[in-house]
Amino acid sequence: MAPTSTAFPAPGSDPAAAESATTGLRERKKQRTREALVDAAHRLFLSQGYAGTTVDEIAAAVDVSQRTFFRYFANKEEAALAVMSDAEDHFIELLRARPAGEPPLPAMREAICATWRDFSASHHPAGRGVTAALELVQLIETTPTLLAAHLRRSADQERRVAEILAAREGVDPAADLRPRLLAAVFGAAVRTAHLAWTAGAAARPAEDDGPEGLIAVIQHHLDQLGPALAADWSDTARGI
Amino acid sequence: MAPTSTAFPAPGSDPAAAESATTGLRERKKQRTREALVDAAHRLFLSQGYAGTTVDEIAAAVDVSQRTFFRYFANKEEAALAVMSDAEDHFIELLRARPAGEPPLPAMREAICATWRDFSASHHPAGRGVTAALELVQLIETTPTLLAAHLRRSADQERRVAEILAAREGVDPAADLRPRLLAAVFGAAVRTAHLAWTAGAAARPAEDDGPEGLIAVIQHHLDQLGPALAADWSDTARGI
DNA sequence: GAGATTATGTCAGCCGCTGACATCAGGCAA
DNA sequence: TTGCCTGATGTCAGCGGCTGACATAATCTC
Repeated sequence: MAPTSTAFPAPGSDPAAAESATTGLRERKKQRTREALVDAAHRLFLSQGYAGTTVDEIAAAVDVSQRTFFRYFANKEEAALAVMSDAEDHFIELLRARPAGEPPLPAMREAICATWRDFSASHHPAGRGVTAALELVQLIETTPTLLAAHLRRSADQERRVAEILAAREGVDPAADLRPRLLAAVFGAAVRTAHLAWTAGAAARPAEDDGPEGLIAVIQHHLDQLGPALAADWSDTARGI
Repeated sequence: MAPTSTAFPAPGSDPAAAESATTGLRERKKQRTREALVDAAHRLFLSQGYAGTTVDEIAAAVDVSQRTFFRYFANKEEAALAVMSDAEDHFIELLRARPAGEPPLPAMREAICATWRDFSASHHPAGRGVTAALELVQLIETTPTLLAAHLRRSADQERRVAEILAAREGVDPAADLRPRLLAAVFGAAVRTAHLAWTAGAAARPAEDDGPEGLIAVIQHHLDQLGPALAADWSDTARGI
């Protein structure tokens, strides 16, 4: 079984049609099973909790054996984090597509915002995507096992990002610390933004106003990176 | 069974004597068992790998039942990360002790360097501490499960650090993003430094020259935080 | 339609981890 | 010293995540 193809489609395209044209029945079936498993897992995790859901339950919900589940996902976490994983792949693609002259941090900033915009537009119509993302991020942050797995994935992601940055800027990734550092710092800022977003979500109205709320939070965090590193934390030094 | 007391002692003090004076036989025995388990785990993990070592083996090496192991550690990872955990607690103490007027980033810088100096001075004589630390960090970085658990612990650590920073600087931790951001960025930089250190260790002579090598790597990474965030990555802009 | 591929089901089994209960050792007071 | 009380340990049974091996059934290729 080949590894699943990456990311979600660009908005406007029809993924199902494009897929069935290029691939056979076997591949389509596999894709459907995989999506069904992710869906069932997501639903069960949210209603019963992550630890309270057994792999057997997920498999049974899709009418598939437990062994089959583990042929699609290396472990229980992978099923929960599949959507995040797609988003990360999509971010990489968008970052690679940024214009060459753009400085590194702005390039990443644009890529992350576009990632969330594309995310909420695809897969789930009518903005359901952002609500689903919120639920998922909250699930991750409140489940130690999932948080651990997610952070480990993020570390891999940062390695990929560092390589792209080094190539973009034409520096030696072995000698120059800046690519790895910026990738790590960016990852830290985005994760902190996710935390703030999920924490604030309880206070906000429950309606889904698209990805702009989350994007604003991320932008705000990136803006505060400089002030946070500054020696002077008096309010006059902060960009308020 | 009460949670184990924190951190390693200040250099110069005699922990065993101080302990036996204040606590009874029961407590001392528990402490010895715990240390023996950590030691055995460390040794077995390094020789057979983490996944290749069962909890039964560790327990058997200390002549203790598997059930007892799980009364000391919530899971297998915790035994592997116990030393790191002590170091993190010690860092928190040192950060709390930094003078009030000091800016946040320098305070953290001094605290992390002192943490490693104290670490190599205590527990393991003649610099064995740093070699042990190197082996441990390498084990963590090369073992996905351990890396995940370690990163999760780091996230907790960052929350604690953010609270201390907010209190030090007298800002509102709920409204001001800087404490959480700086804690996260600092954590990211230190982890990146650890990675670079372990990667470079293969090329360096195997002799243990104390913690100064690692400390220099960390300092260098902290120095490069500003340049990494800068828009201009030309070498003239970098602080070489 | 026959044969090669590949996904799936079944089964057995290891290992991490936990609750329940019995047992034993250290702490404490009479 | 004796004897009770608290708490650490051992034993046992059992669940759930995860894997290898093999048989079966579905798709693909010609």
